[in-house]
Amino acid sequence: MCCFEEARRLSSAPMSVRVRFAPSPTGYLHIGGARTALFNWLYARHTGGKFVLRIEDTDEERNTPEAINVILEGLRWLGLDWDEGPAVNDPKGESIGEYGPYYQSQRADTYSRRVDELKAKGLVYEDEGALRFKMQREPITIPDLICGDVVRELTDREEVQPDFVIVRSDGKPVFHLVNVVDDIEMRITHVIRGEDHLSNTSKHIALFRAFGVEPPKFAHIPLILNSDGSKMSKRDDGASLEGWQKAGYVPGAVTNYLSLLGWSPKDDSQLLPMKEIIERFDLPQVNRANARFDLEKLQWMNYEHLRALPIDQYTELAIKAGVDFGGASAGYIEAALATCQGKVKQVEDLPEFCSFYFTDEIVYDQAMASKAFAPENKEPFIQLRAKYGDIGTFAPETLESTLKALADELELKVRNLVMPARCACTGVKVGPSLYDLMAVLGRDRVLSRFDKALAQMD
RNA sequence: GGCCCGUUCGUCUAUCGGCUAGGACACAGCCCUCUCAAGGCUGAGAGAGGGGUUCGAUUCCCCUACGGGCUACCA
Repeated sequence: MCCFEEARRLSSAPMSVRVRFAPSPTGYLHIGGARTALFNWLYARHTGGKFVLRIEDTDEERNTPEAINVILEGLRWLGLDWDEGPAVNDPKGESIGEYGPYYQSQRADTYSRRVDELKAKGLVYEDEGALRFKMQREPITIPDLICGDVVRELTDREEVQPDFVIVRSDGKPVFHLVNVVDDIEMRITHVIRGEDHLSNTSKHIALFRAFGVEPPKFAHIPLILNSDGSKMSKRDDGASLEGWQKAGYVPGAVTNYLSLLGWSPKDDSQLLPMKEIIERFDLPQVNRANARFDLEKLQWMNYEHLRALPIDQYTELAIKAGVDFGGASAGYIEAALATCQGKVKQVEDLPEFCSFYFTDEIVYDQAMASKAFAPENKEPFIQLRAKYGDIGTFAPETLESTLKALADELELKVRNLVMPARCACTGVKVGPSLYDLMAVLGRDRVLSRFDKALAQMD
């Protein structure tokens, strides 16, 4: 009741904000696009406004149900739910909201009606079969919530021909026209988009005015670049959201990371739950400089979110990552995974990391085994086995105190008992805490693995 | 070429003219420790360059350089 309402009260937004994300179904969701969607969504949620999803599927070749699904599923995965927009990945299908259809391929009538309107006003003329809009010759000031007032002078080409095409000679309306028309029809109040659209905004403002409509507020956000500063394109690492979905990243980590690219909570906060980002997000805190994509920081952030995940969600990720549970019980699986959760940086590494829990075919790492199973470790290890056969409860604390007491008694370093035990149980050097892992495995498995290892030590 | 935006540690960023320039990732060292992590401590590391304005500029203005965007009957 404090922060959220305070934030809303202080927000620069007027009542009933309506923002939109308008991607084109190219077959993948670009990370920059995902961030644009996120900022729009955050602004809507922060102000209590509406987030509209509009699909700009004017390129019929690429307009496939699969390509549309990539966008819808990507947004759903990120948790960016839309208040209005498509309900299904079929342009002719159902939609949510009263300003649909939300697929541009279904809005041809609207566009031609709007073109007629401009014609009636005498603001359009034909040129080689195409229709040109009579653009004003004076510079246009673009009031931008992030960049300030930007005065767009005419370029040298525009000095020669300032009028731009709004309908191609094949009858198709161009991006600038449909974009403005849809924003008018859908009552968009704030256009939050990439800075790559800033220069062309003068065209859009002129169009809004031509329709007799007050232009929406504009907020052009900085672009996301590759780590070397070059423009991020389709094939670059991390450019496609799908890659992260498949790699088992935590959606909350991705949105957390993305939110910090170009926006800052202005204090030293790094790890933020979505609820808090919504409360604190606002346009004035967005910076103007482009940001480079830093995979290492994303990975760190993902790890931080990963280890904080409730165990049931963690288990789901483990399943998706392809962990073979070998028919283990749910309780055993959760207990096993809980010991791995704080250790594994990436879900992709989990199947290998936890495999010893779910098979008795332990493959010893040779380097590890030659040290751990050294002849001088055999006698102590036999004694450890005996102790573990006798102790009452097979719990981490007992296992630890028993092992340490024995090491003390034999005047050995703890590692001289730990190493053979770890190698016997897991076969490898790295893994969960030895005592935790033995407790999960249980006495029977541990003792039989000890015996197998002892057989190797002759 | 023209137009527009930008420029603080390698990266993301904090600084509403007073800075011994703070934090995070990554990196290095130490501590802790059953491995790996985590955690703690420490270290190295920055306001593109040049002019102004000012008692004082990272912060304001101009120029240059560099980066990015736009300049289509692409979106």
